[in-house]
Parts: sequence; structure tokens; C-alpha cells
Amino acid sequence: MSKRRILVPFKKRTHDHAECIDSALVSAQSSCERQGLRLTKMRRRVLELVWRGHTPVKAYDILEELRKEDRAAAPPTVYRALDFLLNAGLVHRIESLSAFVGCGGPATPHFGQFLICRECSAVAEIDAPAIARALVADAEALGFHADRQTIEIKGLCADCSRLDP
Amino acid sequence: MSKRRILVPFKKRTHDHAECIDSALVSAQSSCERQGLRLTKMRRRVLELVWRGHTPVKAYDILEELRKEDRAAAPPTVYRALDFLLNAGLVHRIESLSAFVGCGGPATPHFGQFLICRECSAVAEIDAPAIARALVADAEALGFHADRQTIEIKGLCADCSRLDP
DNA sequence: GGCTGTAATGTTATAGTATAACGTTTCAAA
DNA sequence: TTTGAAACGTTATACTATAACATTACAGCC
Repeated sequence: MSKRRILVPFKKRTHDHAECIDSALVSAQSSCERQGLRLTKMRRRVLELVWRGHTPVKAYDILEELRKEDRAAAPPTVYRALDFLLNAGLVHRIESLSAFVGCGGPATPHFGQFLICRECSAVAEIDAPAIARALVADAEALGFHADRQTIEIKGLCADCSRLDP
Repeated sequence: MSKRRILVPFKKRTHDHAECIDSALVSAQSSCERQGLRLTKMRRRVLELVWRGHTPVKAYDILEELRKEDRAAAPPTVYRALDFLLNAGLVHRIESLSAFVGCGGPATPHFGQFLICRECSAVAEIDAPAIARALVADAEALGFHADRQTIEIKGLCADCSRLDP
């Protein structure tokens, strides 16, 4: 089996999620400073909402949340913040769900490979460079120059498959 | 490098596409007969439109085309036909584009691994079972039971990278 | 052939996702 | 302090998809 790093594991229902949010914000902060990017109040708040849990978050759910907090907000507000966060490598878009998750390893650029539980919606992010390289090699063999990959795996996480065998 | 089958190659601009359409319809026909599925006039027509070229086709483009042909048509008409074709394994959905392409190997079930040219939009479909298996194994190592994969690679096809180096 | 029940399609309405275009504010650097 | 670019506000609209219910088509039976 290939070497594989776990960027975001499946979390226990009981873990201290405030800590997840915190550490995500801290590393976002320093990641932005390093790159000379501005993590504004709005962007920071949207990032925080994306990290609300370990399940993908929809743009309009973020919007709704912002509106609860008396911020004037319209779709472009959210999509602009998400665009920034995507480009900054702080969140990933789950294409098959039209939704967003926090990135587990913003320090180094990568595309992300996602395991998505169809029962509880939990998402884990792994990084298996051997697989990414094998895909690039296969593409290259056809004269195709790959510059981006989307890899999303659906199934049942360990917890849910125990319950629903 | 892993063994890899090419289910739909990148096509020369000059190839005889009528033949592609024809062979897709013929194998769809027999695939449906084998599975006891009804390839109705509407479904057949939508499949034909998905195969209009080797680039992903959007649902509303299909809709527009149907309307030109005097068929009464509304979004559900198209989405229902596409659902059928997806379940029958005759087309794939490209998640990152919200669009559809004809399946190159409808005889055997598979998820499809797609190379998508960001210049000319051409799509090739490959089948690299070793990669699919490696992903399943990586998932399994985390206790995750994978039952579906989405793999989409973006980049430049050989023709376009020659022009745009 | 004529029934009959299910599958397929038609139709209307609406939900959900995303961006265009232009105006205003903010803020870092000169 | 000015100033210009980046960020954000605002309105409108485009694009993607499905719900819900009516009607039609069709295979299997008598």
C-alpha cells in the first residue's frame, strides 16, 4: 500500500471541536501572513463557519448564519470569501456536493483526497502522493499535462458501518 | 506505472464522429436489452445529444436542443433521462463541471477517471483499476468502506499543449 | 382486441447554486 | 493626507436541479 498522510481524520463524536476551529484559525492566520494575504474579518468569519464541524458546509448555509449575526450579507459576500479561502489553500470545495470543507494541511499546496461518509456526512482528508503521481503519470502517457485533480470517495465511515452493517 | 485502459481517447479533430455516436447508440441498445431496461425514444435522443461531441454537455444545452426539435421539454424531462442513463451506466457526470459525457465502456460497471482539457474541453476516459484499488485500500485502512469514487483530472491535452506551451 | 397497473413523460412551480455589474468603503503605501 | 487598489455592499439575474401532481404509453394478462 502507498504511503498516506491523514490531513483530517474522522473525528470522534466527543472530540473538543473548539480546538479544531482554533487551530485552523491560527494556522490560517500565519499562512496568510507568510503569503502576504489579508485574512479580513469577513474571511475569517467565513472560515470559522466552514469549520463549524467536520462535514461539508454549503454556501447558503454560511449566508444564513451571517445574516443571523446582523451582518448585511448577500451571496457574493460569501462566494467572494470562499474564493479567497480556496485560492489561499484554506478550504477545499467538494465538487460532488457543491460544498466546502476546511483544509487540514494549508502549509503545503495539495489538491486533497476526500473520504465522505454518506451516512453522517463526515469528511476525512488524506494525502496519498503516490496515487496523485500515478494519475499524473497515466495522464502524461497520453500526452496530457495534468495540473489539478479532484478525488472524492463516498462510502461509510467506521462508526457508521458499525451501526449499519 | 499501472496498467491502464483507455475507454475514450482524445480524438483527432478530423475523426468521423458520426461513427462514435452510432457505436454508442448500438452498444447502449444492447446494454439495455441485456439488463432489461427500456431505452425509450426520449432517452435515446438525450444519449445522442450527450454524444454530440467529446466535450461535456450541460443539461440545459440538451434541453435547448430538444426544444428546437419541437418536442415539448422541460428540465425534468432532461434530468429524468440523464438519471436513467447514469444508472444504466451509459453516461457519466463530471462533478466539477455539472455536465455529462458518454461512457466509453458501458459493458462493465466502473466509475470512470476523466482527463479534461481546460483549453478545448475535450474529455478522455481511462480506467486504471490499480489506482481505484489503491484508493479503496487507503480508505479501508481508516475503517472507511468505499463504494464510489470521483476522479477528475484537469490540464491540457496533447493538442492544446502543443499550441500553448 | 380490450383491460389494467406500472413506468414514462408532461407540466407547473419552486428550490438551490453561482455570478455579473456597479457603487461604496477600507486601508496600506506613497 | 492623499490616493489607488482591494475588499465589501447591493441589486439583479443566470444557471442547475427537484417537488408534486397530471397525463400518456405500454407490457402482460384475460
